[in-house]
Amino acid sequence: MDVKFNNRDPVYVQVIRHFKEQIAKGYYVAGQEIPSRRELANQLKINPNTAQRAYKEMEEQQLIYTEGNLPSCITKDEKVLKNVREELIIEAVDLFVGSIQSINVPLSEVLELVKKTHDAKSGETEESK
Amino acid sequence: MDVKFNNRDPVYVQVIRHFKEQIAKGYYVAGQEIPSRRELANQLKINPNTAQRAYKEMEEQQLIYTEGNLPSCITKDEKVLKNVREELIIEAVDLFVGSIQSINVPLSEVLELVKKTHDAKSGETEESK
DNA sequence: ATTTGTGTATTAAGGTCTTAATACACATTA
DNA sequence: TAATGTGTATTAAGACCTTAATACACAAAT
Repeated sequence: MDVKFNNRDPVYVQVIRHFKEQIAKGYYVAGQEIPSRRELANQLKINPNTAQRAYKEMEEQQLIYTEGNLPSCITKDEKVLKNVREELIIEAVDLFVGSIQSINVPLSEVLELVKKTHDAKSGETEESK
Repeated sequence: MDVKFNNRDPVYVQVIRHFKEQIAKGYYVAGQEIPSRRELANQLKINPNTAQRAYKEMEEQQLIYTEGNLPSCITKDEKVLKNVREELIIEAVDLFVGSIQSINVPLSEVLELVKKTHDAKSGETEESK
């Protein structure tokens, strides 16, 4: 468990995104326990309060749930879980298309670059095996 | 001149991005005058200090220049201007590819969605003519 | 000369984000 | 019973962003 933080977005937002990515990849399944606030804070080297803030919002988004003072768990609502992946994809596509169109670049002109970049980055991750 | 602001990024950052998009689209050319700090603030309904902050950073990035107390102008360095467009494109592509890969979605699986979204959004802008 | 419009600078206040230091209730474990 | 680990909550401080209210030097226009 390690997360690469950027300096633009609030840490608690990036933590939420991290969990969404894990869910989208199937690394977290329905009902699975997640680290405690304090443990997550240790792992990511952030403040426990920031971890708590992320968890609190994930709870409001129905992504996780907490019963009493047991460790929080990933939601058992499969519909919600499936939605996470789809929303991340739609978000990425919308952002990309919006960026390209805001500078009047024809899609056909960048598709090749997308493929090239994708292959190059895939190469990177393969090499680290 | 109108800019759609989001609530995530600092306003001065979004202002800089707006100018970069205008340059990338060729709406601003080398040496062209840009609105004064106060005028821009009026147009975008932001604080003059925020406009000043954006201009100050664009100056540090060599995007604009100011002589004495004349209105600031777009840089005459064509190399810088050309770079703006390329960097915006690379940034958009990298962000998109990174997002897709962080959730293990094969590129082939989203290319169709990209095209569909692109066409749909083009339709929107066409209709507003 | 006065007014207006540049760029530039300073100070103050309020909001958000983050860290920090605690505190409490509850359940499990030693 | 005492210690530990949960979730939850409060208060305080500092950093950054934004707005606000001014102020000053300079140049052009009236």
